[in-house]
Amino acid sequence: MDLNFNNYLDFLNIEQKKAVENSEGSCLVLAGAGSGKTRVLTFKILHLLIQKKALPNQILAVTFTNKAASEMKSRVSSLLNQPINRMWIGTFHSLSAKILRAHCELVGLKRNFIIIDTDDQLKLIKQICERERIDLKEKTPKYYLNVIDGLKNKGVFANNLHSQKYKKSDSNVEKIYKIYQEELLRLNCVDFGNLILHCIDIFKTHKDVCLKYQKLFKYILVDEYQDINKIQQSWLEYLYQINRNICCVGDDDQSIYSWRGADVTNLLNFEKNFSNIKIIRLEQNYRSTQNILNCASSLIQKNSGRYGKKLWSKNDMGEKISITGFWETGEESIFVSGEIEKLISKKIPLSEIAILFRVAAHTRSFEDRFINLGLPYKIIGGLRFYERKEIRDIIAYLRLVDNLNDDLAFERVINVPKRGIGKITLSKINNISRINNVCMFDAAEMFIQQHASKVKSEIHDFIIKVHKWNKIKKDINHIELTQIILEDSNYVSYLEQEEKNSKNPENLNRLENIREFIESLKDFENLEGFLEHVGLVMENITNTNKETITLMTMHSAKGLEFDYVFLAGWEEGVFPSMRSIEELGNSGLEEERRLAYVALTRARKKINITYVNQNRYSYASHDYNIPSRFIDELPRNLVDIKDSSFLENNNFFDNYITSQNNYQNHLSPGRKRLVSNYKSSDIEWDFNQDTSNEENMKIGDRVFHQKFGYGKILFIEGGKAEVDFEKSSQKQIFVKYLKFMN
DNA sequence: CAATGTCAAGTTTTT
DNA sequence: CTTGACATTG
Repeated sequence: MDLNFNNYLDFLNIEQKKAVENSEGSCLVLAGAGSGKTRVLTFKILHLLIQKKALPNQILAVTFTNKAASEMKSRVSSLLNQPINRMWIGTFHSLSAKILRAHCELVGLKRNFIIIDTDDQLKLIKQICERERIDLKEKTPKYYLNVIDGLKNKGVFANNLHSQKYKKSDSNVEKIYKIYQEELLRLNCVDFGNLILHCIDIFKTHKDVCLKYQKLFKYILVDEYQDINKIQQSWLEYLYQINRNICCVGDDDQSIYSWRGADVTNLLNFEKNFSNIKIIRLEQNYRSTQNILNCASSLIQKNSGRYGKKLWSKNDMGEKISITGFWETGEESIFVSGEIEKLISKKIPLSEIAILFRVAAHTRSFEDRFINLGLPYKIIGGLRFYERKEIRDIIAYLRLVDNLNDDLAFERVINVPKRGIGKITLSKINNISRINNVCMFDAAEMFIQQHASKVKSEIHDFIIKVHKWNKIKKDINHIELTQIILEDSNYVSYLEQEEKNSKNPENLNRLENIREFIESLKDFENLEGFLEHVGLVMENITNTNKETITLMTMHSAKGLEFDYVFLAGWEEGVFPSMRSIEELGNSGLEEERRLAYVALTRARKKINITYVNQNRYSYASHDYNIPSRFIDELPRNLVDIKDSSFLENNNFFDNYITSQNNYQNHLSPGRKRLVSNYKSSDIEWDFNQDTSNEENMKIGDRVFHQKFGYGKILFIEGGKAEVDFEKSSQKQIFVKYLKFMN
């Protein structure tokens, strides 16, 4: 049966149908994981349109992430079989930005205001503290930023801080918050919190504007309602007032953003905040196997203070959850990549495989491994693409060219690549800018008129170039403009230089990232469109349609689903995170447990949990952790503990790697690809001619290499050995001659 | 006054 | 292992 505009309701179960049809008044849908909550939302939009209850632009659909928003857009548009562009679908932040763009003058912003990220926020706060002589030894800029963000999440404005009870925190907070807001305004930019706060301000003080939107939005839909914070709640309440139709979908068990001000009490107080309410529960799970579901349910039952619901499913029992422990992180990734190779041989598409982490930094060993094997992967979250240094640099160039008043961008690029313009010169320019009330770019021009030294000719050159780019930007498209800037500014050659000087493998990707950046520009019509996008979407560019394995944090996995899910790093201290327990005690632990619940319920078919018992390499030291308590909390009969050999002997890896059986895993297709791809230039040749010859080499031997130190042989092919070096960041290298230790 | 080198400190989770 | 603050050099 094909779905059409007459029969779409038949594609829903009774409860889902109720939720979709119940369009008037306030409706709270308590939707368990995998119970079709996105389906309800998209069908509801469809329903409203088909029943002609609303025009496309009269529906406001708020999601939590950009990913969820674009997912919803594409689902709705494929249901309607036409593109949707008039609908208000987006995150709180992007929708607020849209509203704010239209009325920015009401809060003292210019139309082309910039949305700044955490980095710029910190820089600003630091500047302010230095100027105000506030000691940063005791409390860091980060601390102040956290406090200010926290206040913004609660809806506390800088000017009514003193009338509130929030004053107690720190006498400096009030001062910094106030100046910080003034600075944002002066620089014509906003931070994330401001997007929403400014909207509230406009709604409060300009009844006409508020009324316009209240009338416009006949129906409001909210996704992930459990993660809404106070300011977002009041944003909704403003817009709700006239038509009073709102439908919120959420799951209290999946509330994992309390550290960002998310407040489940919004969900519990639904009746108080909205009128004419109805509560609908979706409890049938369509996603996971019974085993997965039972594990997840029994885990979450350890939490107190839940709404409580009984998830059930008609799906198969499915496989048990596998749990495997390892000696160190390298083995964890070897094991997982091996399991993935098995899945690949069963023709499982890579897009159905995901690895979830508690900490974004732990993707590292997996990345190394996948690069070695030639397995395509993508990382979502973590070090976000737009936060990479080189990308931020180019964006700053573009921002400056687009708008010469952008002081933050100016400061970022004036000395990158190095032009001999340092701190002192910069602060002089800054002074000129303040005294004359002009932007720093103009101040720099005044500066070189006053000073005639030869170093200042660099500034002159810079100014000429920026003027030139600024001039040609009308005549050429933004992609050509970017390329010209990269050339003229010597940025590319600067990166090439950096690349040569540094052994850090991250630098090798910089030029590649630049290329990817230029590629991503093609998705936008013009520079302004791109800059708006960059401000809002702090996500990786994932427009490559290539099939890849997905690596991401559990937080960013919320709302997604995969057939096969690997959950890495289930160790006490890592997950549950030590810090969250230290800071928040039991409520912190419960939030971590909800996070585990979210992670488990991402999987449709099979879950592999791994943990690293020894040698979790965090920064300077090796951590020794016991397996996560969450592993214990899973029902014993539903899990399959594959190997606990670490209990008896600490040499699990040695056994793993030398046993012929497991070694076969190493000859996976990816591995063969790797070996054949190695060019002879990649191979180290020159050392220790006097050592044993290759015939003596065998897997697992401990070896020594002049340059890289001690290591273990992983693999031998054609007289070359692949070695896992203990100290080197470049983990595996093919070497010809090695010195054997025993 | 900027560039370069040395030493200590610090890392959850995201719009 | 990285980043940032400070001292030294050029």
